[in-house]
Amino acid sequence: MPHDGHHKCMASALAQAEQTCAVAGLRFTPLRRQVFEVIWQSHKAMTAMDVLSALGKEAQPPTAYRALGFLQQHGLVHYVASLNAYVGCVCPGQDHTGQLLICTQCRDVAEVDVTPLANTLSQQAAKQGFRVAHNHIQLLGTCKK
Amino acid sequence: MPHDGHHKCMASALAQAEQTCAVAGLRFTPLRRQVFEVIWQSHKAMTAMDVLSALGKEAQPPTAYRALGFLQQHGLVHYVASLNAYVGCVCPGQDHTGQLLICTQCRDVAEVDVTPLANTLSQQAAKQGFRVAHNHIQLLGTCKK
DNA sequence: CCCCATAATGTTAATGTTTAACAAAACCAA
DNA sequence: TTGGTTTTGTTAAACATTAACATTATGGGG
Repeated sequence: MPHDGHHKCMASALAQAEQTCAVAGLRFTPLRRQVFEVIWQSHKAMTAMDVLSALGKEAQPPTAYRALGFLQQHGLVHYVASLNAYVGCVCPGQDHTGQLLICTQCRDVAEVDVTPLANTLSQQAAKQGFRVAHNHIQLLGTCKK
Repeated sequence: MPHDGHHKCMASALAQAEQTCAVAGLRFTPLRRQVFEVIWQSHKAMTAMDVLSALGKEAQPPTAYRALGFLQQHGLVHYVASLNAYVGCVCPGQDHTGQLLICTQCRDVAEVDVTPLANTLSQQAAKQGFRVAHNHIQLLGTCKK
């Protein structure tokens, strides 16, 4: 369910995506844009199949998977492994990977800033000779509703 | 690859599992025990299919899935969503859910204690009306090797 | 000890998800 | 334009998970 300011968030995300692609010389094609919009319109985690059916029943799986792969690869959407689904709207700008609150009831996704904690984690991991490339900090629970 | 003291860890885990099941009135059947051992012997994340083939080629998928479901449900193994795999050997006793270091190269799994951080996270989430039921803190990266 | 209700496992097959492979179309640079 | 590259369409395979039901084991009450 879109939050307050969702439209702005969405528009901002689109602008951000276009910007990112332009800078990196990537092609933000109509299809990719469409998938991007589908993801961001819904404020929830969407599986590849959700996206696929949102594209209409004439679309085939690779269409969804490829677009999602592209978007994920360039940080335009995030993959939520525990739900096997994708989310947008972590409000663009910085890397929010994994700093998500996921409602197991309604699949709504919120966010929380845990950047300092992530650093602490990396340090602790480093003590054990572990080099962190990516952190999945995902809290599962229930939202207000 | 088993770490130092792996056998002790393994034995301890088995004892712990038996204890847990006994207390809760659950049946730690031969099959479940076998799957449990398979998981804990390998010090790596194992998919359901890995487990299945470790059971021998006469075994069928439901056998693996059911046993894994049981073990996971009672906290005897942990499910690592980002790898779609299961791990044991986070050394029994307390709940270690999600406090894992996962090597994307060799699928080895280590652990780190982040209990205090988890509390901080829950508090921050609570500010947004979010009630944390489960946290997935999983760091992906590379281990010493 | 036997019988019954329940739980666990075996077995077969369907379903669902993801990827491979290749053809067709769009794009961009020279 | 032309040729090489990237993207998309399409088909089908590969892989992963679950459903459904038969069979077997288990443990408690008679």
